[in-house]
Amino acid sequence: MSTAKASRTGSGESGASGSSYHHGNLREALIAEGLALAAEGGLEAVSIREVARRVGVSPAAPFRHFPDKVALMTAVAEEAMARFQVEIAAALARETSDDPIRRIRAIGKAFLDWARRNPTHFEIISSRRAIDFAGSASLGADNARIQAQMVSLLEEAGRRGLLRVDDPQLIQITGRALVYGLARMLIDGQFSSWGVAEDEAEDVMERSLDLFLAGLLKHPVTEERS
Amino acid sequence: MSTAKASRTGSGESGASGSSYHHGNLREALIAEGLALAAEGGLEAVSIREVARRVGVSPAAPFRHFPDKVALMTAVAEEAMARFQVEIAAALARETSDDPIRRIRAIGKAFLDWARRNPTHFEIISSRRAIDFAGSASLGADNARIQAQMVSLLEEAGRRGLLRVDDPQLIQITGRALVYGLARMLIDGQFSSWGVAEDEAEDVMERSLDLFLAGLLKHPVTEERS
DNA sequence: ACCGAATGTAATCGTTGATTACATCCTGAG
DNA sequence: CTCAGGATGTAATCAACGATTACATTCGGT
Repeated sequence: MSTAKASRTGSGESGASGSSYHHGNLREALIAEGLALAAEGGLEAVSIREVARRVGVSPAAPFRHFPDKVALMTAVAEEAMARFQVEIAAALARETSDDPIRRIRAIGKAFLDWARRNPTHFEIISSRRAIDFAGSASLGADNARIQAQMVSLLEEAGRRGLLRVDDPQLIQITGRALVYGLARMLIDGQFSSWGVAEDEAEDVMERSLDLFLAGLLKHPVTEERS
Repeated sequence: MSTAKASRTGSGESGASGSSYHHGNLREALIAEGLALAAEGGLEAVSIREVARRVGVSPAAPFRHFPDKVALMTAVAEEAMARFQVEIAAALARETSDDPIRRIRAIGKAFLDWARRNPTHFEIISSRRAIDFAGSASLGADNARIQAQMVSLLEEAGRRGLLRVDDPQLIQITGRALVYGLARMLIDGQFSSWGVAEDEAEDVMERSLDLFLAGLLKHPVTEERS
C-alpha cells in the first residue's frame, strides 16, 4: 500500500547514525519480503519485481543491493539458514540427555519439523540452482557446523560402543540423505502418492527416522512406542 | 485423451521431403526435444519457445498439442518415467537371486544409477511443480507399480524372517526417502559440500544403501564387501 | 554550505508463457 | 473429382519477468 513512499524513514530503530535515508534499509526489507513471498507461494513466486512492489520501490531498486536475482535469493537463503541453525540449537538445548544417539535424533527431528513448518525455506536452502552456495561464506560455514556436530556425536557413539558400523562420515551422509529425502517428499506432496495421508506424514517421518537409527545400533533397544 | 493424432502419422518416413503435411508428428517430436533439452541444460532450460525453435515450428505450435507448459512437461515426465521403468525391470531381470533383500537392493541401485546418469529426467519426475502428477494416469500407475513391487518383496522378506521390523510400508517409504535424498544430493551438488568428491559419490551412495539395508536385517551378514 | 557518493527511478531491451485470429493442409463424403 | 470441415501450424499480440542504462534525489563528511 503506502502510496507515500518516503514516509517510513528512520522513525524506528538505528537512531545512532541515521542509517536510513530513502527507504530505511531496503536490503533487509527485500530479504524479509523474499522470505515471506517464498513462504506464501513457493520458490518461483519470488520475483524481483514482486518483492520490490511489496516493499514499495521501483523494480530496479533491488539491483542496487544485489547484482542479480541469484544474489538476492542467496541472501534469502542465508537468512533462512540462520533461522534453521537457531532451531537446531534450541532442539539440542532441549535434549538434556547426553546419549549421542538421542542427540542425533533430536537434530534429525528438528530438521524434519523445521522443513515441515517452513517448506520453502528448506527448499531455497537446498536449491543449488536458485542460490549461489559457493559464493556465500555463511552458508558454507553453517553447513560445516551441522556436519561437525553430527560427526562428533557419531564418534562419541562409536566410542561408547553403540554402533554396529564405525563410519561416522557414511552414517552422517546417509542420515542426512534420509531426512533430506523425507522433507522433500513431504514438500513435493509425494506422500499422498505413496499412500500416506497428510496428517500422518509427521508421524511417518518420525518413525522413518527411528527405523534408520535403530538399524545403526549394535544392541537395539526394542523400545515400544507408546 | 487424443489418440487420434499419432495414428495418422503411421508412415513416419518421408523425412525431409515436403510431402509430409505439416510436420509429421509434432507431439512426439516436442516431447523428445523437451527430454533432450532438459538433459542438456537442466529443467529450467526447457521452454516452449526453445523446444519449438529446435523442432522448427512457430512458438505457438506446441499449444495445439498441449494446453500449457505444465502439460508438455507432464508428457515429458511420462516419457522419462517410462524409461526409468524399463531400467528397473532390466535390473530386476539381471538379479537372478530370489533373495528379496537382494532384489530390493537391485531396485535401489538401479534407481541411484539411473538418477546419476539422467539427473534431469529424475528431477522432472520428482518435481510436483513443473508437472501435473495427479492429472496423469500413467505416472500414477507407474508409481504404484514400483511401490507394489517393493512392498511385495518386503513382505516376502518378512515371511522368511529376515527383517527386524515388520512394517513393509514404513520400510518402503524410508528406503524411498533415502535413495530419493541421495539422488537429489548428488544432483544438487551437495556431496561436494559434505566432503565427498565427485568420483566417490557413486561408491558412497551404494554404501549408504547397504548401510540402510543392513540395519533392516535381523541377522546382519558379517561385512564382506568385495 | 557544498560536492561526491550512495541510493532510488524511469525507460528500455530481450525473453518467456499464453491467447487470439487467421492461414494451410489432410481427410473423406458426395 | 471436388469441396466442406476439422485438424494442424502461423502471425500478431499481451503481460510479466530479469536485467541494463541514464538520470534524479538524498545523505554525509569536510
